[in-house]
Amino acid sequence: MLNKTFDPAQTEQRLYDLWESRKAFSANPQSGKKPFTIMIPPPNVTGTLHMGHALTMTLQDTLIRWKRMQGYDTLWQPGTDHAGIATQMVVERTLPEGAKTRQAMGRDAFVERVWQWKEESGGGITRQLRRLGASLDWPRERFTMDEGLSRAVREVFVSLYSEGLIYRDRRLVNWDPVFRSAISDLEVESKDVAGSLWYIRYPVEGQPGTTLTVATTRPETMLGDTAVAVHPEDERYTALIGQFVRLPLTGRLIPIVADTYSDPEKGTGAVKITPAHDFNDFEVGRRHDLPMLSVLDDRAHITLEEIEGELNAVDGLADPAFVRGLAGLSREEARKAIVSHLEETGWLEKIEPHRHQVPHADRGGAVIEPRLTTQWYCDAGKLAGPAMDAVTSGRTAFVPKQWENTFFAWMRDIQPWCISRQLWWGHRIPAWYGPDEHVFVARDEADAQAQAVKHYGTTQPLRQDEDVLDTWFSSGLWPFSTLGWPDRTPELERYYPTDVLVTGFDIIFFWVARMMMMGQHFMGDVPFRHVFIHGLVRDEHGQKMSKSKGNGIDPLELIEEYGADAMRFTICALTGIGRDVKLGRKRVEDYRAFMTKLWNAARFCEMNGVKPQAGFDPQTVRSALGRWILAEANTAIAEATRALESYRFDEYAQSCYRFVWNRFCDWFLEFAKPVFTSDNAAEAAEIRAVAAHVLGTILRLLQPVVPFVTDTLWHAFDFGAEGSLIDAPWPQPVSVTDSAEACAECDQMIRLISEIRTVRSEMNIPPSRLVPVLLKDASTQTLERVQRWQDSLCRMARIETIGPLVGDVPQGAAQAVVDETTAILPLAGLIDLKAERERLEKELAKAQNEAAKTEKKLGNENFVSRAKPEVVQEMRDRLESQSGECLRLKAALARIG
RNA sequence: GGGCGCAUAGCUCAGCGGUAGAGCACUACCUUGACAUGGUAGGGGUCACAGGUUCAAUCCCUGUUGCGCCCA
Repeated sequence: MLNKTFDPAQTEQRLYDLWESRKAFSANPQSGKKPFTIMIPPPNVTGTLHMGHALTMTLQDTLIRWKRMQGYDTLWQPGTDHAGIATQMVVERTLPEGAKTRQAMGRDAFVERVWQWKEESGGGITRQLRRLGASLDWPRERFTMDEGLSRAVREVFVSLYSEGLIYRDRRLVNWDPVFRSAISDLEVESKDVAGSLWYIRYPVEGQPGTTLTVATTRPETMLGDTAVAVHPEDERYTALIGQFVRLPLTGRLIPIVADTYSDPEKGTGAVKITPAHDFNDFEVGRRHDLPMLSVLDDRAHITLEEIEGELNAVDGLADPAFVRGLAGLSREEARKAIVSHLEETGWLEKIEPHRHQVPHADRGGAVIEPRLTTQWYCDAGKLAGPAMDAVTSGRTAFVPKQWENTFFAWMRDIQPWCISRQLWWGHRIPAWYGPDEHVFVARDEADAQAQAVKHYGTTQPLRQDEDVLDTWFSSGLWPFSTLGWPDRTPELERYYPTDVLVTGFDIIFFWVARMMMMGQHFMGDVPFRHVFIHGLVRDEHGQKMSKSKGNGIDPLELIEEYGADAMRFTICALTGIGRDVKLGRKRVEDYRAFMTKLWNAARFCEMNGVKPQAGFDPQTVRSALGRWILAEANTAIAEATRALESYRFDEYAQSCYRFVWNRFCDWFLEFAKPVFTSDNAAEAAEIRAVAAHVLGTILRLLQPVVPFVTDTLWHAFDFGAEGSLIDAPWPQPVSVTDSAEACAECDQMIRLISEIRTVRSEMNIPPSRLVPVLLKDASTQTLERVQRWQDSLCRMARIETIGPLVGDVPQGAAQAVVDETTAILPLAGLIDLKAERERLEKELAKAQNEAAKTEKKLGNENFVSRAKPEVVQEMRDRLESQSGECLRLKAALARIG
């Protein structure tokens, strides 16, 4: 006997352990089945499960469980990535108070420490994914720093280097002065900040008294100015082009150049150029062959190293002592000092408040400093072509298609990808330098040595590059490195290309694009055929969930409170195409009611002796009720399958919900009640068998999204052993004899009951009051049906007796029109005739209004001649039934008088 | 500034060239043989606005307004 309610807490852990121990999630390369593969977007090894994970993993699990039931050899590849910066930060924070810094520990000891941390505390998220019910193939779990994946990284690096697609270059990078590392353009977020525009006069050389005023948001960088740019067509400055100004503070002589970068509308139209500290200025510097002087060090403190030699003393303009005093000051301190000094010396013209964009690091939030450094770059432009072709040709398709534009837009002007990071945690760059800085890129040190010997003719000491690779460099290889590449493993042969990648749009550039570039280049084929892009999880008001707002919901809390199934179903139900998911506790609570409903329906079945029947053949079912619910189940199967095929998780959930609640529970089980207790043993047995069959269908339909409750019921009904539903076949429509006729019959009975219920309710007849129902003008067919269904009709519409009207219509009766017949409820004295008249008048008005619309359409010559014939016919049929209804309503009204 | 998306019931959202839908919320009634985490019935919409295409527009096209996101 099933408990009164389903208890997720008692079930989930045990069932999950059972699945896992039985290897129910395992792919089997030896099986003869067709493979179906999803690569998990590897969560950060330091991460904990948040709603975003819950969303994406629920969708992936639903797909993989569905495909598994469809008979595919499914591989859902699990794993985590090493998250260079994040992990290094986390571990640095665990270093003993005050005692040690990473630098004091030394690189080897620190990396050792990170590994130790990873073993002890890392990957907590994989335990949390189990709580969610995620059916990942755990024995195949990978980590981007595994030996195998690291080997893939080295292989790719060496290979791209030898093809000239990886190279070193000295150019501006986004520099995080707190981490003291280069970071990706994508990890930089521009923030609108209230700042100032400082107007500074630069005296024009050789024209005493003439100054050129530049406007700048960053006066401290003027130490590194190497030009002033004006627009070539800006008449105010035409005469000055080619002249020089003398830079205040340093006394350096710098040219006035003409460059369209300068915007005449902005500030004074003259802009100072600091090529080593601004991306736009860098380009101007390149165009005009300007020196590039860095004046900020790796912590964004003033350094005079590159300008020390050219400090001039110019009376009233430049004071080397002042400038030397700036050394070591932070950007902010230096700015203050410089501004106040310029003010004192009179070179500051004015200050205007000014809003502008300031780059900040996504992680950590530091103000980013563009910095001139030598880094390793990957020629993403070259790799982008084949990746774009794959999408153009449809070998990889985005769902929704919309996102392909986003992908193309970014790929078209992709920048060289800076892949080196000044961190210790990550894949160390496989490049070694000889005493003369000659670089040897190799798979390992021995190979580098061999190259060096060949190059130098003697053995020379080599030094490995200190930097590590961007984490995304290794994530980009994920779809094939996890399968064993560069070895040609059976897994690689079988599971690559994978079938679908499921992720959020925020990661298209970071990861999807990179996997596509790497996959095309190294595997010669796309990494996945579909990319399903889902929305973001937001709170119930549509606000982005964030720690600072405190509006985040912990999925583990939801699971504890409502069960994993309820949360998973809610996620599916809310995942429409191209929409964010607004999720609050209330929504989960609402859908938990559905879990309870399913449980109780099953419990009712159990109480009524419903058991799976071996050899049950749906085609032998005779009762209209049985054939109808089988036909409805067919519809639900078709809808659910179509929905999943097109990634319509909302429609999948809705189809199941509607079928279970509004068909199976509301009507089928209610109609079955009198059958179960009747003396017609044959019919009762048939309905029990049908109920069992349909319940089995329901459990299988729902398994992908709510695996725990469905398996529990599957086992309880002895459809199979505990934990076995996961491998049951996905339901197929069954053949139903004369389903149209059965559906018409049931549909009519449902409408009859609904109509009578409406009349009763509107006439305020209490449910306790059973009423006789007389059918006027009923066809033989209707009367036969009513006869057969009379137990259900009486029960469900609170009817005393039901049969044909003989003789005259009784006075003061309530009436309901259903098809050709009018149901008469003789309730003289009980009902308010005025109210009944008003009710009927309202219905008639509605019916007449509808009929008039149809009539008007049919009266339109153009419609009849130009519309599709079947539409015209449909309108004629509609008009006929509408006119009939009007007539009967009029007649009913006439009887009231 | 460029690009994209959205606008349908009080709320969250489906839908779609041919009779406007669901869930929740709301109102009334009901402890009827699984379920009050329930049942029954009901109210509630110029489908943002203005044009256009069409026999027919919530749906297609153009523009406007408002909101959101991405890029610069």
